[in-house]
Amino acid sequence: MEQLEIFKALANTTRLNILLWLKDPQGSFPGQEKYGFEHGVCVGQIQQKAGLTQSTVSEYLAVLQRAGLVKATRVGQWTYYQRNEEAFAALSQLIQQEL
Amino acid sequence: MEQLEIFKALANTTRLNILLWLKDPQGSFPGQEKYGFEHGVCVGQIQQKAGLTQSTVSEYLAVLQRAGLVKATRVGQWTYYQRNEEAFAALSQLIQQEL
DNA sequence: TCGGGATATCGGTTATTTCCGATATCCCAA
DNA sequence: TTGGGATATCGGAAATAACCGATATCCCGA
Repeated sequence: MEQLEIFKALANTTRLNILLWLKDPQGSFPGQEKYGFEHGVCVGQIQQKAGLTQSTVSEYLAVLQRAGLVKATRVGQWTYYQRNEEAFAALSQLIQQEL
Repeated sequence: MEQLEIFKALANTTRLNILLWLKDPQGSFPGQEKYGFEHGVCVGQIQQKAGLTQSTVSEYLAVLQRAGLVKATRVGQWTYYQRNEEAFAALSQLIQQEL
């Protein structure tokens, strides 16, 4: 969890939005109903909401994952993404203590 | 204090370092002794430590200031910069509550 | 085992960021 | 009032990021 990498990941409107949407999956992704929410939300749903191409959203999710801000779970042909709340808590701590 | 602007400001190694250095001005800027520390550290000291040109460092400090992370005080021909601790506290809060 | 759906990766174009040198401004002291 | 020191701003070259379309991979069901 490299701190520069985290801030770079957060320095983009779409990626920030994705993180906010994932905070309330049920509210933000009604289309996800049929897949369930237990592992998060799958890429297609996020792509649709972001209004960007599949490749871009996939890359953005990879950036967020490399920063440790989200976790991915592969189930069959779907990859579900969810927030990694520990990372946010750690970041909050880091800012008020070390930064 | 726009949150995207803050993360962009933090997404650069030199700017992160400047913030860390300003956390301990006495320890980080022995050359500042003769000017005193009450208003912060002046640009020349920061530039010297960063090892970048004067224009670049000046611009970086402006970025940090626009993000609200540092405060500037002009005294004579010097501009002193210091951290805005309220901004860090607010950012820490924002991350654990809204983000 | 083949076809199609979901996601990842690759290569490219354009926008943005990084960092520089040159120059402008602003302030003090002589 | 002018010269020089400190900082800010401007214009540009190079590196990086933001996206895209095309293609590859991976998985499932027929």
